Amino acid sequence: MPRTSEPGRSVSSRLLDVLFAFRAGRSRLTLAELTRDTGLPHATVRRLAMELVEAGALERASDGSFTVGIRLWQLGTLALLSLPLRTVALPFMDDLHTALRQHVQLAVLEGTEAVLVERLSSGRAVDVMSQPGGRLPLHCSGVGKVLLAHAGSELIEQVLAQGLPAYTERTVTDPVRLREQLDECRETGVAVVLQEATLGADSVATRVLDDEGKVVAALSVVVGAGSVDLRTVRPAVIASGLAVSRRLGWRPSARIEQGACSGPGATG
Amino acid sequence: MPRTSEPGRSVSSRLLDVLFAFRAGRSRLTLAELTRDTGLPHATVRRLAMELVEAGALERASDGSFTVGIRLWQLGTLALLSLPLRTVALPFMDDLHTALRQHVQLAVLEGTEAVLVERLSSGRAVDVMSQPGGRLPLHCSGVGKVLLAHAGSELIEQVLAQGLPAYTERTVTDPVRLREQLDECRETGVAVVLQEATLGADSVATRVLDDEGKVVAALSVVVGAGSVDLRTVRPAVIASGLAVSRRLGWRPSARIEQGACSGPGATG
DNA sequence: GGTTTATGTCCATTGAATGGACGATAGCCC
DNA sequence: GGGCTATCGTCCATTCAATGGACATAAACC
Repeated sequence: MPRTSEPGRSVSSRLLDVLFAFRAGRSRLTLAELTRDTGLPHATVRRLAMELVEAGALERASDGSFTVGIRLWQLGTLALLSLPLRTVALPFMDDLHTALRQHVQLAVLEGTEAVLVERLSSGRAVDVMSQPGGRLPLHCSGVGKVLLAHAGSELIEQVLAQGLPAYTERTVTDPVRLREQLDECRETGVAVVLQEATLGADSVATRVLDDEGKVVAALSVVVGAGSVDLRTVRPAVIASGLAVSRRLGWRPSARIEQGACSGPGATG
Repeated sequence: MPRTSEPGRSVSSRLLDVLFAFRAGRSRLTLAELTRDTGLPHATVRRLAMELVEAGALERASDGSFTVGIRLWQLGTLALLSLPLRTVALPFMDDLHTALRQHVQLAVLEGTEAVLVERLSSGRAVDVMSQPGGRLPLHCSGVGKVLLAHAGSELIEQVLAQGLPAYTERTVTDPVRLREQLDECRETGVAVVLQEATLGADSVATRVLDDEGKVVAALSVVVGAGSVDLRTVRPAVIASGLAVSRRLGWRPSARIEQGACSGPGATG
């Protein structure tokens, strides 16, 4: 007699569970791994995975392992097309990159993490900390702190409740200090982070606002720790952030929206 | 009494129909548009779309329209990570770009089209014909002809059966001539296309082979029509294609696989 | 050769998906 | 205002497709 596991779950949610089992570092999964990760019976996982393969959402290698399919990647690129933010920000990021010769990053809020939407690198053979599509913690990255500071108290509490893992010995793990920093960031619109996410990397981040004064993204410059006087970076980042915001329709006279979680990214 | 429309379709396939209704040029859809595009009852489409939104695969704007979500884009980026091809090819593409100062493109086969995986542009303000994630026709683009020529007769017949739409007045629409060109391409490994896909753009493309001698991608250089002597481009493209292939484990002694459709991309 | 693990297939059971019907709202034209 | 149409949202009785335990196979391991 089948039909045992918890009911109330829709087929769609199960299918999406299989799909989203793929993540950074786990981009190639066997059937057994998928079964473990989703917690679903292996017969179910197999059927769903095969349907995803048939549709081109997943691909199956000759060794039986599954990967995300090119077709799904294609579909994903549409997300950026319908994100005017990136198109608008790119030229300004380019200018900032030309002026400073440092990493320039653009990130948006997604659940309880920051997602790197675009990145311009300085040298050719620089350390690749994170690639577009990569995720950064909200509590200890430049872009993360900016996004968290303006995301509303609900998300802040959620992140604090999840705990503040120390990525380096310099990560701020004290909730009280983090709150202070977020308050300050909300005042100034800027977050300066010193080797909190990665040893040897400092970052200066600022908010990007849309025409409604909502924080839709964070723009940051990442430099080698101590290699550059951050006082020279800060004004440039602020000015570029304002330029992008202006181009998105924001005007200095407009109120900057605090409170409510911004955008559809704050679903999770 | 519900339950009317054609049975035999799985929920998953319907869900994926909704998902893949989003495509280039139709990246922002209303519920009514989704309903029309999928041909499903609107109650069904709505339920599926809302579940996709809940999972973060889609996002819903305040005006009610749906777009592909950042989360799905993130998932898509994993496809490139598990595609060693791109990582391997990039430095060689970079070299080719440095040497020629022209557009350099890398594409793979996906169904009956070529998908642009990576693109390096020459000038800054060049015409943006196609972006990564974009699709190119198999019968009249450089990368397309290369991929088609090596994809096996089954796909060739399918493409010919679909008809050969003229993208420009110079598009080869005669099946006989196209077959000749594909034969020649299979001989030489190179396809030269003169303003067939876009007026004013010529391209020289070559195949990229893996360790099994399978054609896994096509590499091309696109130049303004008549702006460059293609005889100077051709050897460079060939050499770079061979370099990438070599790096993928291919050796000149190896047989080049013809026949069978390459890779999992040839599902559709 | 016995045990474990990964993968693949079958099929009786049943609960989740279905979609027609109805309602609400907005835009449009006469 | 009134009629017409399009879009979006919700409800719920019906039923068919999803389910997953059971079994089979193959490979890896000790």
